[in-house]
Amino acid sequence: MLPSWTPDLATLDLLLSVAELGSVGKAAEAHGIAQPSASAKLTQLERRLGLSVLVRTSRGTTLTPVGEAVVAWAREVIAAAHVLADGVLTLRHDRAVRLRVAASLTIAEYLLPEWLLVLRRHDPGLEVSVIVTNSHDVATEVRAGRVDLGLIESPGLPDELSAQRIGSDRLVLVVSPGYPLAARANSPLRPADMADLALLVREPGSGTRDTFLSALATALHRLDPPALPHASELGSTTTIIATARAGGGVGVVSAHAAAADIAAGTLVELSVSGLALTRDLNAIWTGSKPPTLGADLIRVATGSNGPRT
Amino acid sequence: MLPSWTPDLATLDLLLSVAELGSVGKAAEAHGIAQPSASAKLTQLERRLGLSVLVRTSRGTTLTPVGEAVVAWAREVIAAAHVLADGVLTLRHDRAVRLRVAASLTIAEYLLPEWLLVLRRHDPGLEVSVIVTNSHDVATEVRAGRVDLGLIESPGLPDELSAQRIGSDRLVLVVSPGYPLAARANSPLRPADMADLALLVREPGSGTRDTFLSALATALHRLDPPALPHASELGSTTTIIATARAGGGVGVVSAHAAAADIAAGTLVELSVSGLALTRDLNAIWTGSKPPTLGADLIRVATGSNGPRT
DNA sequence: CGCGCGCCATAGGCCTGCGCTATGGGCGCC
DNA sequence: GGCGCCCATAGCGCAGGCCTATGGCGCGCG
Repeated sequence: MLPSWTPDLATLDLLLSVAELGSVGKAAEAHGIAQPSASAKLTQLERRLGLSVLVRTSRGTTLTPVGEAVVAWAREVIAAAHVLADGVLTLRHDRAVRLRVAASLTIAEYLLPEWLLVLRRHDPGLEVSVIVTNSHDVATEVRAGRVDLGLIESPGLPDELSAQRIGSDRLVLVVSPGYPLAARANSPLRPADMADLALLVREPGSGTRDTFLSALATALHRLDPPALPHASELGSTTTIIATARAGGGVGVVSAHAAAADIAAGTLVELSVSGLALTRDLNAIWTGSKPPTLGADLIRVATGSNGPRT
Repeated sequence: MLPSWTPDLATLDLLLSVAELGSVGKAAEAHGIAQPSASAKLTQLERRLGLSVLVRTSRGTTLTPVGEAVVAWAREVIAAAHVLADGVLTLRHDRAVRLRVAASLTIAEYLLPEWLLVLRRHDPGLEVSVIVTNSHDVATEVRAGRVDLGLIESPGLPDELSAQRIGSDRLVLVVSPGYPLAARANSPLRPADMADLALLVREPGSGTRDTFLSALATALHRLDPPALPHASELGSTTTIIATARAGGGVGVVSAHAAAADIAAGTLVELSVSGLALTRDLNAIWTGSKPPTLGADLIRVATGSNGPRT
């Protein structure tokens, strides 16, 4: 899917260092490789891109105008890679951690990394470990004392645990722009229409699916959710989004998961009336007050950029 | 700078395909590699991350909760890589193009890619070539008929060319959060203070530098810009941002170039009063009306998400 | 109840490609 | 005019990638 001539992450990182340090040799040293290796990687980069990126003088190396544009785009790629690397670090359990958190999926993916970034700005040495499971297991981890703080997105709060609301999450129904329903995006769908849609939902047990089905049952004044004969059950949020983008049905996902595709225009949100698709996000802990670091995290989560609903 | 265990772009792309297709074999086929190769890459990915990402059943492969988070972050990395690859394509000159554009640096880096994305959504087969140079050379290219449309950010409009304003660009002064001046971010700097600052500016000839110096001369009621004894001249915008972030002075760059760092808190913008640091962006062309495709581009640029000023 | 199919992992061999050290050429500076 | 800095080229060794072939496992179907 990515073109075969796409440069390597290491090469892009090297290019950024060249742009910042003004010299191939310095950049090579910064990356712990020999100068000829760096030189070769950069010439290969230019060959593969088919662009002249660098101006090599005898006093150093600077960028061509084209090179500045390439560097600007490469910076975005490397920044995203840093977010990934940073997120992976918090998910590893082989470090000396001072704050242990268990979080449900949506929070861990889209909200928690930014909160931890803010937290670490005030306390750079802070090490945090994160366990990712469903909301029920998060409560179990908190009760067992294996984590200091839990972050859940389910509507019901577990007993015997203190809780504080830290934001909200909204489910959206999304289709590809070419999907028949996309045209009537302005006339809202009714809850009764759901049974006729080719819905794409998570498998049983997922918090996203439970929220959607219970909201549907409430709206239709029933105890049990209605049958959805045309619904498909898919194994992951990514699969749902990919299928919806390919025109395979109506995806039911968190607004955060679809935000990038909606902004890019590759997915369209359907408006729905009469369905309570917004649910609270809560922090939970044992005892009356959360541990100090947990309280800091709650403050960051509630105070700063809350989730867009 | 990036951790050595950071996965490869190709591996991340493969992981996304596994998440979407639900099978290692399918993903391998989609990427044109053999199934064992894909399997090996994925097991190596899990080893390097130190995380269990995939659940391999005899009926396919799905994601663990941790895997979903990793996939969400990987999607951002791959999306940024696609922006880079797409931008590189428009800068190559070896294709049959229907619209030739010359653009100055800031526009080509931060604005034009999004406009072209919108344009291609309506006309998927559209091929565009872009030449990146300074504003003066853009006008030369337009006059010589080597491009259909020029996009410039300099204040003065060239003679004998038609022009239309398509937005604005703002220069900002940025420092690292720990820099002494960052504390007094609320009391604006005066134009007369500039001579005392350790400014980081582009080399002579850059549009950014020219705009800044002429605005400074105007504010001080002089014909020539004042001497800046403590200013350093750096070769590229990336160098300026990196130096400012390291506390090496006051960077003078386009607001777009600093936006990511300001949002992340790694750079702080200084407020300045009495300096006209906002300049218009203009589209220029020969004749009275721009060519059809050029007019479409202008419409996209002015109509949709304009530059944040 | 056993056979078969789909899916994934392992094994082994080949080869590309990457990294290193050593060296040469170009340009500015003292 | 020589020296130092910076980048490119050359040549070599090794690791790691990809491939084909094969094995094991679980589920479904006859």
